[in-house]
Amino acid sequence: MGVTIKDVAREAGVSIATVSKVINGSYSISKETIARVNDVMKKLDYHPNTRARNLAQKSNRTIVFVTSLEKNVGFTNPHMFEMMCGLENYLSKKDYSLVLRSLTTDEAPDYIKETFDVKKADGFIIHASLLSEKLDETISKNEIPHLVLGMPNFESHMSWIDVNNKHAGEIAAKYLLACGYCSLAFIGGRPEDKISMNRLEGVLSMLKEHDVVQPQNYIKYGESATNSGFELTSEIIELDHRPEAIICANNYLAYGCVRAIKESGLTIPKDIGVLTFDDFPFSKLLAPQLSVVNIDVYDLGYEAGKNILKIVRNPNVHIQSYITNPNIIQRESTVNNMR
Amino acid sequence: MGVTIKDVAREAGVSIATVSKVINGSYSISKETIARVNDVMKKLDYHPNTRARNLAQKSNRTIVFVTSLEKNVGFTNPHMFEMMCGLENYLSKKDYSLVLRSLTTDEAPDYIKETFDVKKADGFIIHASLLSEKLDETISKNEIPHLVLGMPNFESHMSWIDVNNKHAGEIAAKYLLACGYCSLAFIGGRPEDKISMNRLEGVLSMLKEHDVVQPQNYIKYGESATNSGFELTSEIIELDHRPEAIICANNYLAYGCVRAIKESGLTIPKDIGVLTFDDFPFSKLLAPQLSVVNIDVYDLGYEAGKNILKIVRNPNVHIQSYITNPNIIQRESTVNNMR
DNA sequence: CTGAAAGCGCTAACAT
DNA sequence: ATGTTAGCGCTTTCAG
Repeated sequence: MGVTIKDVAREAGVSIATVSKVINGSYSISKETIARVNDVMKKLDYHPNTRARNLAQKSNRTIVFVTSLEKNVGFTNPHMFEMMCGLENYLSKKDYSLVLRSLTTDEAPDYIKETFDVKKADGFIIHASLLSEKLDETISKNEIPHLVLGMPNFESHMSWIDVNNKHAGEIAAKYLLACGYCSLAFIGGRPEDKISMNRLEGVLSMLKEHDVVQPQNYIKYGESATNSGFELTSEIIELDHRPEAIICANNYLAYGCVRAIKESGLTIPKDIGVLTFDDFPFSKLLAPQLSVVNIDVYDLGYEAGKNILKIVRNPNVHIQSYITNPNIIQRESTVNNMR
Repeated sequence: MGVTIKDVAREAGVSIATVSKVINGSYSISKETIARVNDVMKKLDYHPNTRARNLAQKSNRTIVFVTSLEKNVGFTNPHMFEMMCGLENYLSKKDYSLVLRSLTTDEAPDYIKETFDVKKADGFIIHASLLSEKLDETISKNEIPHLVLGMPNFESHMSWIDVNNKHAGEIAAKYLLACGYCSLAFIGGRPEDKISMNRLEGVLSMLKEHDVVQPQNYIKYGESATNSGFELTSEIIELDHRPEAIICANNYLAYGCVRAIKESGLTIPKDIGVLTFDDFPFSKLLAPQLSVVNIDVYDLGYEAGKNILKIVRNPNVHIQSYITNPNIIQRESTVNNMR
């Protein structure tokens, strides 16, 4: 069973080296030979054995995406899968395989080193949730081709790409100001929540740029949860001078925010505008439908694919950069009051 | 660079066959030799080359999950990723790699055949969305180890496992009857929507079992979309004798259903109960929080892992079966009126 | 433009 | 219990 390169060579009356060359598109083979060998390959239904090629070529054109896949992550973190899809799309286009592996933060360093040592993969895309200083050390010491999806929150020489959340925050504030909302509140997660904080940072920087002074009590921190969004929003709308719009650091907060406003009797978007980040499909199901600053995480995954292949080809490449095209999706929770 | 089995053999003063045997846990090696070889392997930081092993063993312990990964699928189909996670969990436990590959229905047959022919993978998990008669033919003719996730909707000898939606429908009706809701309506997707229809089938069969007669106008078909859910529900609650509870074939319908009921002035769950299928995290964000018949799709993926490995080991095994553990999650949209 | 031959690193009969 | 050796199927110098 199994027709091999030898069979093809014999049948075509050439050496296996020649067959190999036509398979791999060498220029040094005559057109006639190429045609003949191709015919024979088709006739014999020959398919080069990937396992043998991998051994000979010292590569298996495989990237593994390591992340943490607890139960329900499909529901709680759709963005991760969206990135994964972008990644898959690019890699398969380049004839690379994407393998998916779930790991805990503790397991990550040893698993990655081992997997690389045994030559199961050419490189790794590492989800930021798996980061640790130990991992950083392991990766660096062993010169493992890698790319982190998300910026490390510690000094690191790992390669990474990430969404520019600060920029997204700027976009949010800029858009709201352009709509005519002159004062903006922000409700965010805990101060340790980097994404939330970066978005806030962007908002504040844009506000400053437009010379709007920001009262301290227009900024609230809580949990990334609906009830927290409800409470923080309640505090804000009870203020003497309440803001004209509220920016929510994420969707969970936003759902609570909307509920609080509705229950208070105020109307969205006339009395108060609401803007959040990341477009969940459910944003469209809410009443009112939420306007959002959308971030193309599929594209982030796609870029990750491009970059990891660069790194695999040239281990000296070092990448640390923000990649984003945030765009505003205006729906019902904001209006342009200026026209 | 790269320490090989030869280096280990030389250093340990044995043959490479012996080293190979200790790597693969052969019983016929003395304890002393095993210990010595292990020491040397550690000392030399030796790691067996997977690519060489794959070639020699004629296997690369790899399963590929083929499905369709258009943009936004992370948001629109979290269930698929949940299955994928279960699958990954089982496969990695058995030291198999899971590769992810996006395909269109048209591409599937050739890609799968080619991938199998070139020996990139040992088997395939195929998402039902990729099914076609041509695929069926390709798979069968070439005896490709496979397992479809979802029942084919045509006569097929492929292996598959699926959620038992009829059973889920039975559970739904049984639960509602037990709560004291004596008459049940059902709003579903189009008649072509097999999932919806199977759930309805289960509902009806359970109703019959309890000798409750089901008026035709208690059953409505529409689109799997909120506005459709809204309309169908409106029709139902305007009926002279409206049902005591409504079963929605899926969450999209359910959101519209809830809105229609609320706008009509009726209260959930007192005036009318609402039950749907599949627990989306957003079911908890709605007011009222939705009671659901939950289906463990993670587990379905896990079972798929078990079964594809059986099939890979023994190509003669043929599997066509329903796998489910639906369970009720009671929240606010239903009450037990019986106690 | 083509071929001979030496790997790639490991496994698995078959001997001993 | 251990070693010899023939593969596994392809790539890649190096000659010619």
